[in-house]
Amino acid sequence: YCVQSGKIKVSQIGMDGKEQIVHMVHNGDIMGYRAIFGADKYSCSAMALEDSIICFLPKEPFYKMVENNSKLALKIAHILSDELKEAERKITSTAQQPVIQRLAQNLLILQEHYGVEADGATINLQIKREDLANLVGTTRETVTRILYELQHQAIIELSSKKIKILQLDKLKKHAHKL
Amino acid sequence: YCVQSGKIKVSQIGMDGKEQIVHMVHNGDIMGYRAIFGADKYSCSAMALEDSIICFLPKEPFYKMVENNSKLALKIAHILSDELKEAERKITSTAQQPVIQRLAQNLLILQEHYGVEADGATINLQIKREDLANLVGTTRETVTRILYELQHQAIIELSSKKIKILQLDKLKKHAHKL
DNA sequence: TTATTTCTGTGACATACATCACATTTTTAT
DNA sequence: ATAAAAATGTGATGTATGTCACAGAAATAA
Repeated sequence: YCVQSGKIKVSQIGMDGKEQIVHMVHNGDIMGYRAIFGADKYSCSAMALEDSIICFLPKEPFYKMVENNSKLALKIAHILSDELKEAERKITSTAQQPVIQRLAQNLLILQEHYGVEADGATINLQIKREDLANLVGTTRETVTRILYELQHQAIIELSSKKIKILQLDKLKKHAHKL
Repeated sequence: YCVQSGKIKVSQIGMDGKEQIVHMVHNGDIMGYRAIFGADKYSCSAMALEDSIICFLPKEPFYKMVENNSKLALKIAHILSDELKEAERKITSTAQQPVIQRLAQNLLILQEHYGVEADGATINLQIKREDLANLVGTTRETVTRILYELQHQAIIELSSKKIKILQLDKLKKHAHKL
């Protein structure tokens, strides 16, 4: 699949039925190629966070195409490498860092990934607390509390499902990226 | 790099200096290709857990080779896909499951990966508690305690750095794989 | 062997975070 | 506009697991 427009979450369901978002996709990204190249069946579910336009490439012709075009194959390897790097970073941070740090990091990633609105500070994405929790690897309640804590420190401003970053530097400090 | 023999841990260092093992490598596996295909510099460190024989392929000729051989490129994509799948599974379990479950899962993985000794039950790997902790994403002390708990339940048997699996089914139950 | 370093076991303790439960608000449907 | 459903906020509480500190064992060096 290849995403024309919109925002999509790719998630796995843990054994206890809890969702874990492993990847966020948007314009120009491609997804689903793992299932094509991977050995055994790989199940992730993808769900649009907002109306999106996706175009679908059937497996066989795509595979053939890659087979006959080593440049394209290299490109795929390249993308997979980058995603793997991201995934490994996520393993490390999930295992080692407290929620506030991970949340701050994810807010920065979302901002970078999806950009900001006209005001130059509001992250261009509507996301539910629960999805944010599943992305960060925590619970809805904890996200709520930490988000309010950050708002209280005047680092962000919340308005329903939008998040505005007031002090990027302080947010980066929380993410330990400064 | 391509591993002839031995066992190698691939790890990242978290911001607090703590190690996280993201991948375990052994005979026949290849490693380091991420650095070749990935965009920006990717730093992981690799360390042998026992004496190992590694063979090195210089970047340029390897890249050239892949460029001219789409079968090979596909193979690489294949391997990367599998590793990505593993990594994403690890994100989910790290985020959601308690240590005992993750530890049990990792013991099963190590057993499958490295095989068993002549007795058909002892995992063919010497690993320090600390490395096990860094693999599972917990602390040395917690690993010690849980390992002893499993031994107390007669599920495993410990002898210095070796682990013998006495009751595979019960271990799988702990890993929620049964 | 003895000395030194690296691992490991174990208790006491602190705490970040999950869980539960319910009130309130926001969104969606009718 | 009204009702129903979904999402959110908030307090109280429990617990898994991290942290610290030190003793004992094992491995390594001399």
